[in-house]
Amino acid sequence: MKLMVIDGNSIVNRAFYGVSQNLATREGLPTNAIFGFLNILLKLLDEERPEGLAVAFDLRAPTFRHKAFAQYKAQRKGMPEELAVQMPVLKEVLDAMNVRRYELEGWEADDLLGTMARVNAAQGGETVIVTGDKDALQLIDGRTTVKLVSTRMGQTTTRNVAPEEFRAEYGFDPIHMIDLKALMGDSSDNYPGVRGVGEKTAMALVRQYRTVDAIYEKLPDIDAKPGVVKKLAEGEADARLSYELAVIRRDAPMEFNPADTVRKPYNQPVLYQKLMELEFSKLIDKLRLTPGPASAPEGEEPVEVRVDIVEVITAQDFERARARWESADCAAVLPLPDLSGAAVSVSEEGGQAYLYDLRAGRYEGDYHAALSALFGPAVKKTAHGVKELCRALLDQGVEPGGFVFDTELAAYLLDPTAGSYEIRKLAASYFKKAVEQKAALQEEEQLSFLTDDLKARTEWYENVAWIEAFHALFKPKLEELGLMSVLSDIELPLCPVLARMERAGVLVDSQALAEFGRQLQTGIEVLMEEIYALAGEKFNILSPKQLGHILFDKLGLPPVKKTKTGWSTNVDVLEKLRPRHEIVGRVLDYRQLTKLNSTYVEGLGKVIAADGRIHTSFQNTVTATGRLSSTEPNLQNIPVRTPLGAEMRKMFVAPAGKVLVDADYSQIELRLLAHMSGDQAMIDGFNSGVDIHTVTASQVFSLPQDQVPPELRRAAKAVNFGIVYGISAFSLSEDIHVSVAQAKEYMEKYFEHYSGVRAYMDRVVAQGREDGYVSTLYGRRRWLPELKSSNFNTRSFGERVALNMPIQGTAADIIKLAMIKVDGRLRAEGLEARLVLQVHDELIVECPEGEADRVRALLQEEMEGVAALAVPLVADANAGRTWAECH
DNA sequence: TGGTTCACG
DNA sequence: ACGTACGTGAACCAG
Repeated sequence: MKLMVIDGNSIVNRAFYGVSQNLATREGLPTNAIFGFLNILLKLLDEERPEGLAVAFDLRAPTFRHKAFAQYKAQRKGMPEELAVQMPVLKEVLDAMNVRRYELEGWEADDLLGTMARVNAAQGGETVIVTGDKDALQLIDGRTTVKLVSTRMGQTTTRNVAPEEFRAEYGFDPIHMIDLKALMGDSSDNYPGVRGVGEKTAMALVRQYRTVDAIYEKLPDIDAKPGVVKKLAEGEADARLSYELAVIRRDAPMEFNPADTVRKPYNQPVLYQKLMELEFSKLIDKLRLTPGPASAPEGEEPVEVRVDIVEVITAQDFERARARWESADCAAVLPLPDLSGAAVSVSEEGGQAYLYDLRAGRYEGDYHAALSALFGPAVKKTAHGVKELCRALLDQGVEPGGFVFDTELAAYLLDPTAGSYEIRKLAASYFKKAVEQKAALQEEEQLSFLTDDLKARTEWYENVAWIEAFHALFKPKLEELGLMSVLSDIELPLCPVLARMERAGVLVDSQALAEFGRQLQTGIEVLMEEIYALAGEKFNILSPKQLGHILFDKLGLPPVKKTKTGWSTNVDVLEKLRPRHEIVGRVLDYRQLTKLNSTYVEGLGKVIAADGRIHTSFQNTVTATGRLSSTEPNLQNIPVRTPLGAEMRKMFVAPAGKVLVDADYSQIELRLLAHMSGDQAMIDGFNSGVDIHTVTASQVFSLPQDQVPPELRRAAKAVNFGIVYGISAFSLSEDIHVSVAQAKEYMEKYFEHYSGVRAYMDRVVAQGREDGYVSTLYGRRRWLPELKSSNFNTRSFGERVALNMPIQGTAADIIKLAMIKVDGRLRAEGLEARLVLQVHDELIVECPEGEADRVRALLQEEMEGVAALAVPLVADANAGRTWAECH
């Protein structure tokens, strides 16, 4: 078989010196050698695609293989400490990749390589030896090639050397590499060769005489300068010793069976965790690793099926197709993005599958009617990205229905941190083997006989088949993990709601927006001049580097905090420096104004559609907790906290005769904490109807509720928030500007009074560690391999996430359920009112003025009624002409 | 492209 | 002794 064996020490050395030396984790573990090694390894695998893979490492032991020459070996420099610490970690990573490692006490890697190549050749296999060391060229033979790796300036180049190439370059057979080395020596391996004989002389000698033995037999009558003859004579002992050292042995006493090296899938969870610890997130993406159970289990390859491709042309074709779609448990559909076509896959027991190709241009009947039938309630189906599809359907005037599954949402629910759920990527990670086979097949066939159209169509058919395969794979997984109800009761019904919200959009007063922009512009110019004057020069105020130079070097202000790249200039830092120089306040104002102008005024201005409205996209497969996210533009971070920023919300308006109704949950996360922890004091606090932060302050600081000073309420509020995020005394102290000791005291008092909260926190972390995941009240999950990390920071992060996700995620579940109910009622009750925005704990509806009161009541009722908790869910609703007026 | 900053809940 | 709050998206700088 085709075997690739790697000289681990040689490659790791090259990686170490070739990759930027300052690559390290935040805790300071250098990682450059590991990083370089893995990149080289992946490149090699891609180039060679071997069946078997092994990596050999040196194992230094008290006894050298050639005791007599120990003195030479002993002089070899030990590894630098920065490299040595990376070796065990690299080996762990290789183990997680299920790559066979070989080490043998007293033997060097190259001897193991030679031995493996010999065994493999004896079995008729071919071996590629990967090393950076030219010594290994001696191992080249008819079944063995050497791949020389060199790294310079971060770029890795490789060169395959087979016997022909070797002979062409050196002019003798590979085995005489030993003789060459014996004469010229090797400084890195620290054997001397013949003093005074270098590469040129040695090459000439070996070309002519082939071996060291032959040279010394003929000495002094050889064809060389007298000086060389003399040096050879004096250096015979060194030459003989060096010869022994240059020989790579092929008889290491290792048990080697090439079959053991056959490549296996990665141990995904372990590899994911290791690479997380190394902070190699890009590599994780590249390898499409996931922390959860998503590793491709063997034996779940798709079965062989017979596929009939049916082009839907005539009315009769359509009727037959429709009958089969409607009788299927779950048809897989993949429409073209503009809905000008739809591929539908339906499989029957016994391996027969039908793949329908319905096209606007080719179907002779009423295409729109066909779409309506396919996407109506009568056909139970799955798609990959139902929300997007609903939006496209609504654009075409088709009412979506009958979606019983969504392979994209399913993949997201199975592992919400995976990041990407593109069909091809999922196929690669869940059906690795099948995809590789497919790729190999395509390479062979080159597909050159296919026209582009056919190629595109083939891919389209393949993708719909994947969707069906994912439905079959994911559905039992969701059921097993209790995620089916999250899909069926929350995510799927939400899809058409989100699609309608995106299509509705929200009206923006573009005139007012432009006017606000002009005001900002004026302010920006004034501030800019003042800042330049105070600094004594012009510079880019938005460049942290240039600003840092002005503040810390030129004006001599004390730097407060470091970032990876230099001194921090963020708000916290500048607030501390504000009293020390006039320029600081101006810079803060400048930042605020330019942020408002470029991100909001200009950013939003660019995305106002022809209807004068902004249509955001709500992403439902992005966040780790189950929240939505909003993009292009993000309408979930419109300013509100500062008076100037809040001006922005005046730009979001209702059209003439209509109003906006805004309803937001009051303290939903803290209420959920009270419910989930079951802490009686906190539950009583909420049930008392008094402001929870005041209640907390009064309980924690033993004061009557009406005598809580504002600063203690603020402190209590910060603690309340901190708890939800997985607090530390340090961060709390930073947040509320008190000493760490003070913060610690606040927390201790807090936990004394809310002892149920502390117990809950301990419980959820312990449970997460045991189960490997945490979940919301509704069963949504997030996998947390971090909880088992040996790295303190990684583990601490896992603990904070374990505390936060169930709360933030349950709140997300609840508002999603509320949206489904609100949308359903608004439509069922024949109101014109429509949901337009969601901002995590807040819903915004646009409706005619006359509906405002009813809508307000409806929103409040549905939002509060979604869940029955130990504390009431409270939602406040207000109407206004603009978003700003609603608050 | 990664880092920094800052807007929101 | 560690290093410091959860979840997002966008603009800008610098290499």
